[in-house]
Amino acid sequence: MTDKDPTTAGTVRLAIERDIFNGDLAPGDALEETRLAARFGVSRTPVREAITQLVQAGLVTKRAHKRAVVSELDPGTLLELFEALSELEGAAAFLSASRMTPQEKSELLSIHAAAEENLQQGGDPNAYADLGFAFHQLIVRGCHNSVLIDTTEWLALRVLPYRRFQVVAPGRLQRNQADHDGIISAIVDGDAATARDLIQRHTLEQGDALMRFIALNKTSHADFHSTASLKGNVL
Amino acid sequence: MTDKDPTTAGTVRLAIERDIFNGDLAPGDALEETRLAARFGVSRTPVREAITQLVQAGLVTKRAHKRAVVSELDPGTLLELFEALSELEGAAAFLSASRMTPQEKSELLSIHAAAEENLQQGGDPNAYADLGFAFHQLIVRGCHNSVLIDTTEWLALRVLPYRRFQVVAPGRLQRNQADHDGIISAIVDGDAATARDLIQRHTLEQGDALMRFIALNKTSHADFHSTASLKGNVL
DNA sequence: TTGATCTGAATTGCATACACTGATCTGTAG
DNA sequence: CTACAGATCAGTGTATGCAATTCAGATCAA
Repeated sequence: MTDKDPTTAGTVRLAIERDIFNGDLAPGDALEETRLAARFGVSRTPVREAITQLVQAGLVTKRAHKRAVVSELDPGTLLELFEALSELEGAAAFLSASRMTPQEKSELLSIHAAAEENLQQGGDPNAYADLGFAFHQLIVRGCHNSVLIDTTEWLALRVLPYRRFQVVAPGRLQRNQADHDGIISAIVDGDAATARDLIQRHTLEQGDALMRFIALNKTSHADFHSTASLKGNVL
Repeated sequence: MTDKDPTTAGTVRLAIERDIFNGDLAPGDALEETRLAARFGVSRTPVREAITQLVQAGLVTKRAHKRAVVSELDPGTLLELFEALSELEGAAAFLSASRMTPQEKSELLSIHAAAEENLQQGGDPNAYADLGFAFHQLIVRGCHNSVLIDTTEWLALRVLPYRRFQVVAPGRLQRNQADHDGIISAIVDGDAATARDLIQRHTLEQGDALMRFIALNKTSHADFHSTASLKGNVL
């Protein structure tokens, strides 16, 4: 998926993706072909192609003759997404427990240690979130099944636009770290069944927390939208 | 995924999909934009868009400035695909055991019965295969999680071009039917764990059988390619 | 014969132009 | 003042033309 694509359409696609993940384009924002084309200094053709790709990737939604918008996930869909994601990550963890190389395991351990240190020293929560993301990614990739990896990351991608909503509820990070602790032990021990069970629960909880937060902070959600729309005008 | 898309690109996309599933376009065949455009009586633009969609769907592979070809799955990837698919179908079955409505369950039972009858009376193997496909699809959709459903069917789609390789090994259909028998009982009984385990094993075995067949019949595989290429000229 | 290299034809990638759809605005009738 | 109809306009969908790149075949050397 992360292909070196020398074609203009590919470049535009990556640029739009970045805008979405950065928050410059928020869920619900419109993608106008003409403006995007002007912004990137290209014609509409590659922009349309990029949008088509993003639609299939699930990041953008579009219907005939209606403008494309960054996919909005209602709480129900978000829950479904995490339910599916938990199953996939669980499956990956199950396989990873027996397939990860020693190098991969040590890498996992070192990331976990870095997260621990960040937590103890009250470091940047954003950095901690990034480490958590890397943690999950390493476990998923450890299964050495590229189809499973791609599919899992494909789903995980769709949650990314909402990660900025992640809030540091009291004690949440500690609990997250404890979860990771258990998961990593199970994997290192080669206890596949436990690894699956733990990460599945863990991911489901993450989804639940995110969903509740979004549901509770609808106002802040709207705020976010409006500010993002203002930014969107710069497009 | 099965969207009513009044736009030309969508129509073309469906047409190409059909060609792929019918075997008119075999894995490895090239998709030339000009010829496809002429064939469908449209310009290259919607054809290009359709191809882009198919690329993201995984049915077609393409690199910059190189012509698009129907995705070829080597045995290794095919195995990975079925491994991932077995996990997803297992997850769906697990959920379906508790979520399927009585109507859905009865529909499942009637399809299973039809397959049984086909088998007993030595009916059309193709019809039996279709019933088997419907069986799996009903179970997947019974989980009532559209993300999980879409993801599972997205993977299942990529196997479809290879279904024509499915061969009736001696006793294979009976065993398939027996598997389905066990799965359906578990689901109807609400035994989620068993349902997951059974369908997972079942799907893995299916994949294994298909993979071995393809690996063993490489010559026939090549034959298939060449004949398909001849057909492809009609494009 | 084999191999590499060059050349032209074919095909893809992008830009531009046109056609059509959906939405807003305006003006008039009730 | 409201409701409805038509017009106007912004924006998407498609067609066509041009530039860049790849592929096939021919030519030539070893």
